[in-house]
Amino acid sequence: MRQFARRLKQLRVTMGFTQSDLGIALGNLSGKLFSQTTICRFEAMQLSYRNMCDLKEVLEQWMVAVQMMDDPQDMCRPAEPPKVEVRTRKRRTNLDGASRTTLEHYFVMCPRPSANEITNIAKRLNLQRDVVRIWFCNRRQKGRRENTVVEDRFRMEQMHLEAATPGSSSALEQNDPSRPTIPNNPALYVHPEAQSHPKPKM
DNA sequence: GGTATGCAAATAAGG
DNA sequence: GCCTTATTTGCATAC
Repeated sequence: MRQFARRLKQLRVTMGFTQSDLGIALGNLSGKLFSQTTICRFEAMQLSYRNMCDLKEVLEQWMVAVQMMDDPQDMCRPAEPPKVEVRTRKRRTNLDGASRTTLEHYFVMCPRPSANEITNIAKRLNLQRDVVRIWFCNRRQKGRRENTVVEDRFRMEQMHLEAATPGSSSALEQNDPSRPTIPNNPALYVHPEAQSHPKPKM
């Protein structure tokens, strides 16, 4: 795979393609467009092995095709007429700062809004309902990830303490106000700020 | 202008 | 239809 990535980059540069050009060329070739970022990560082998294997198939096609063309640059011009379904993945929504802040505020109040609440929030922010629903899913996922990191750190600290004071049960198990209190069920986790904010009107 | 990277939006799969 | 978890992918921006 390393060799393939190296060969790909070599051919790309030789043919005068930028990473963006190659992403577009793949779109024209296979109907699936890729960003400069993805090409960059492929060349740097910063993708999962499985992901690399999937992309390698399309890239192999490009390598064959580009060497047979009279004018390879044709491949990175928008297809005329454009291929049907050039982009199957939904364009990434760029939430503005205000929407993000408001969503964060709602999340603090209620990390699991009901279907109706999601619809209302979407209307209020003038966003697609699915964008809001996915935002909450991703936000909960982020929260769980962060909690895992905190829990791991806490567990490590506890192990160090226990190793340093043999025989005594961990001091942290006593009423230590500085001890983080993270419930096992992330859904029960309430952000400390939640107590100081009034619930936004739906 | 081209490339590298952090963060997070979107998707897939299984429940 | 919605959830979670894992993964893929791209926007924005730094280099």
